[in-house]
Amino acid sequence: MTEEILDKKACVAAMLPVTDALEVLRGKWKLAIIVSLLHGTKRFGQIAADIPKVTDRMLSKELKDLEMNHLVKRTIHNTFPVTVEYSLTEHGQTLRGIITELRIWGQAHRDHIIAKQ
Amino acid sequence: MTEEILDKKACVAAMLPVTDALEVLRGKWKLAIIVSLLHGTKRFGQIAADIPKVTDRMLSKELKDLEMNHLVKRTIHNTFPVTVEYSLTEHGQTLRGIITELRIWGQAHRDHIIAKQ
DNA sequence: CAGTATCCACAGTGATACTG
DNA sequence: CAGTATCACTGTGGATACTG
Repeated sequence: MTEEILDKKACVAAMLPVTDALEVLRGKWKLAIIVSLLHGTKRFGQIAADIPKVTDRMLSKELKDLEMNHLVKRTIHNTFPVTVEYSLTEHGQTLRGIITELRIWGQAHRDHIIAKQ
Repeated sequence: MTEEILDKKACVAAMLPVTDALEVLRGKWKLAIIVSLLHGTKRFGQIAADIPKVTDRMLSKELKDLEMNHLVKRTIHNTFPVTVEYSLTEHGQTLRGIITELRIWGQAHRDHIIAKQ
């Protein structure tokens, strides 16, 4: 087997889980929702209040996606009117490290780009 | 100032650099290109060979984006026909940690999701 | 070899109005 | 309160053909 093929295989194999991770976090509001929920359990309206400009439709959709990926837990309370609580699952909490890394790198990148101008 | 407002401000401030980071990595092929270049300096065609199904148009576009963000360096050689080399800048190399984190988390996520089924 | 030009399809998002 | 329904728009990405 030639070296290029090995390289290609290694490249593809290395990408798969990275792509998986990005797929899950994809969507304009997903990270914002997770960051909001890192501060604790919240209701639909409270998350909306945390995130400027998100619409009900998008918040609802993104929360559903996150729930499907077992990152967010949805709890319905039989009050009237109905209240719904959202919280991060244990698995969702494991994103904290990545978010911290992204924040540090993003800040460094911003500094870097500004310095070049 | 009420606690909710503080929470909201903290949430927004915490999100900004995270969003910046994701913005830079956004695009279907950007991570794949970076992973490819983590293996060393490559020519246009070599990157294309590393990444199955990417088209010339998209590869060209994504490389331009990465170059604008100072993550990739483009070097033209006056051979005939012309050859072009791409490599990660020092700044681009700093993504290695994030990519590793994403890979680890992505693998864990895949295991987690499979376990739930 | 390393791209560019053109056209097109569709996923993602926004705006607005409505509901149990 | 916590959503859903509908419509409209826009950008991203694919296919194909062409070029210095």
